[in-house]
Amino acid sequence: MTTGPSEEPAPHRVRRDVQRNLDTLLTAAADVFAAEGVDAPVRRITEKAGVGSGTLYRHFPQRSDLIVAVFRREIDACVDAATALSAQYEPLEALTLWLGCLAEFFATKRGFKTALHSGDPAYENLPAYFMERFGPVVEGLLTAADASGDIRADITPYDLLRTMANLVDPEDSAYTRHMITLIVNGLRYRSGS
Amino acid sequence: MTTGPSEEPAPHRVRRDVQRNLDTLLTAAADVFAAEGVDAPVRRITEKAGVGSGTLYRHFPQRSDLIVAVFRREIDACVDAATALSAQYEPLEALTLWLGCLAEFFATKRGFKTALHSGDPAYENLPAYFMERFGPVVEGLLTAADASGDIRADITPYDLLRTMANLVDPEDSAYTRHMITLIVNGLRYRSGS
Amino acid sequence: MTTGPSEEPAPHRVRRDVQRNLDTLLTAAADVFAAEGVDAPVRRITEKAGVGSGTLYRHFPQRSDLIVAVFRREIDACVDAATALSAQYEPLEALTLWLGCLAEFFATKRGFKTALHSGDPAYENLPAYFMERFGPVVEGLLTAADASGDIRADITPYDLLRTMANLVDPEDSAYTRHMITLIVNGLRYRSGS
Amino acid sequence: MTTGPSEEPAPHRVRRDVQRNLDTLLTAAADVFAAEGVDAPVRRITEKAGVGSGTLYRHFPQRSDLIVAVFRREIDACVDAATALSAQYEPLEALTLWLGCLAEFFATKRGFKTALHSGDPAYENLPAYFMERFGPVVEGLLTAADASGDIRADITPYDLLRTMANLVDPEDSAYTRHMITLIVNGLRYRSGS
DNA sequence: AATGAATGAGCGTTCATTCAT
DNA sequence: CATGAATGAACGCTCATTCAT
Repeated sequence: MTTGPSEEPAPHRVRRDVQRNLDTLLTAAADVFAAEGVDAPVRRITEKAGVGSGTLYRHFPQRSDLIVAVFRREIDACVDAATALSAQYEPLEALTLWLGCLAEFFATKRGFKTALHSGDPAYENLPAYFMERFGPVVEGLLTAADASGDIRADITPYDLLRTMANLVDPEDSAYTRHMITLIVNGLRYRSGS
Repeated sequence: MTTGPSEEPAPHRVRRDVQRNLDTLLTAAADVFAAEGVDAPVRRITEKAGVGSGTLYRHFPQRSDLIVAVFRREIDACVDAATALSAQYEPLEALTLWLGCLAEFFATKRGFKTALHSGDPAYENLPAYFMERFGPVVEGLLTAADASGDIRADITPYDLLRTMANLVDPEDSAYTRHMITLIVNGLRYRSGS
Repeated sequence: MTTGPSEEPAPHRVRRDVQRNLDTLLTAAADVFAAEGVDAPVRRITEKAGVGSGTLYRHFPQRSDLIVAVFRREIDACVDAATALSAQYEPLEALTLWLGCLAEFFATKRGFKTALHSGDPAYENLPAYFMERFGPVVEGLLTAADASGDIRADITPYDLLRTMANLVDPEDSAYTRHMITLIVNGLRYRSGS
Repeated sequence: MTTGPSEEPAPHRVRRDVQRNLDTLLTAAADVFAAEGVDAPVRRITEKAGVGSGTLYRHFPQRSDLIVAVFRREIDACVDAATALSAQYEPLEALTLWLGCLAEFFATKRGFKTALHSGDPAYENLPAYFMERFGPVVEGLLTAADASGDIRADITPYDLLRTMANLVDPEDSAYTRHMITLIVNGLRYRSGS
């Protein structure tokens, strides 16, 4: 029996099964939140994730911790998508497609705006995180499309984000897509003036 | 069994009492729903109305019955407001003011859209009622404003209603008013082209 | 159909079934507290009483409310017993028998002293109630026995109550009875000095 | 398979580590039990001991095993104290001081009496151990004090132990001390009769 | 027809205990 | 052997709904 360094357990590395559980939980929670809202019973989430309720509470002692984690995860995913889209598509196409991602984000976050306005201090960092992450992304996409001459980027990232938040109809993605087209066209038409 | 007037009140008198209870309940429910959402405890409503919970369940055997009744009542009130506004104001002004009423309706009916899409058969008639009642109103207001030359009514009532439903921000009435102005202006500008 | 005053329901009189439920609950709670202590599961009490848990919470919103009610009820019963014993027995006999009642009270109130010292404001009136009710009873019994020449009452009610509280062995009533005899004898012996 | 000293630690070394863990756990458990009672969460103990919960359950498969171990350990400590006190003090002083130790034992073992009478078979050997260990100690202290002429030892060890168990007030050590003095004086006064 | 007491399912949460690492 | 993540039964409590009065 030889004892090499590889046999020593790395105590501070996150155990792989733990990380898997965490991922499963976040995915399940995101699904349940999208389907039933953030007030859905905890049991629904744990059942979907196939874990005991204690596991959820170990990772997210407060319900708001879970909600925040889900939101951040989806915000991050949406941000990452922008990079991928920018690499694959022309600037205007990338912008349009990414607005579709953003619409998806809003459509599945029925409780997002309510949570933000709940006054619960657990959510107080969320709006800032939202703008910190999405602001530069929108800025980048607009600037790129402007540089390519496709649009005139005369809208602030903040205004574009807010407009998107308010036009999305979670029950009618066709409508939402139509509205996105309208907005992009609005930016494009102005580019010729 | 002798029946004297004092012992057996006239039937229409009884019905008036019942009607008063019903009104009180609907008003109380509307207030509570606006303040706490449609998931508020029943007890809150009965307390506000000053009746026992049995009375509520006599009139509305299912919770959804109460919710539907409140929604219909407020839809009706909103419809009635249109008539009053049309009588008092110029067509364009009437349209603008009425869109304000409609925004108020959406803002205080946080659970309305959720109820519509819940899939619960209890709510299946609600969308139809919504369009039956609001469709002609919007049609009338648009037509009148078009006839007066103030706008070109090139939007369907359905699209205008849906747009209103999606743009309302219950937490920010200033934003909502701003958006209403934008829409009306959009219709107006086109009228000159 | 004649309507006399006897047919009018008395709205402010406690309904009989309600009172019965309350009694059942208090009795069940007293039994459970005696057997398992005041930290016993609520369910145990409601099962024993044959009522739903909501009924318990309606009458005793806080657990401490139930505990206090049980204690007061048993204090009252113990106080009432003194009157009955004084009427039936000679003073010294009445005193001895009543100390037996008191011992029973302490024996079945395992959580009593703990509750008193818990610092929970819900219990802050309990010690005062205890002394208010028991103080005069002990005083009366001692005075009567002193007046009859059976004992010399040279112990304060407070001291006698405290001694009783501390000598009771809930698991061994024979021992407790023996100790009561010792105390009474102690008072008696002195009466001859 | 080669066995070098560095790869296979000497067995008694391992056992020393284990023993240290066991001591740490017992000490932590005793502290927690004294502060929060024997129903305190296991987690509190493992945190205080700085070990994982698995370690606790390896040594004490049942919760009652831990409780019993703590009780036995403290009984043993109390027994050992008697030896030390007898060596240092005159018999009567030693007895009085040791009764103080015993009172301390009862005061910090709030769950002890409950455990003894719980009917749980896990605790069935505890009363016997209690008497086996404490009986001779009390016997010895009483005999020594009797031999020195300080008291007349006309109380059985059993009765003295039971009296101590019942008079201790964990919330009022002054009262407890007072009662100990009374008892010892009681034994002393009789010595002159 | 009105009242409000009672029911009991269902939720959030804790924590003793097990078991993969 | 030690760790601490995971389990899941059990509890306190709420509240929609029913039903005796």
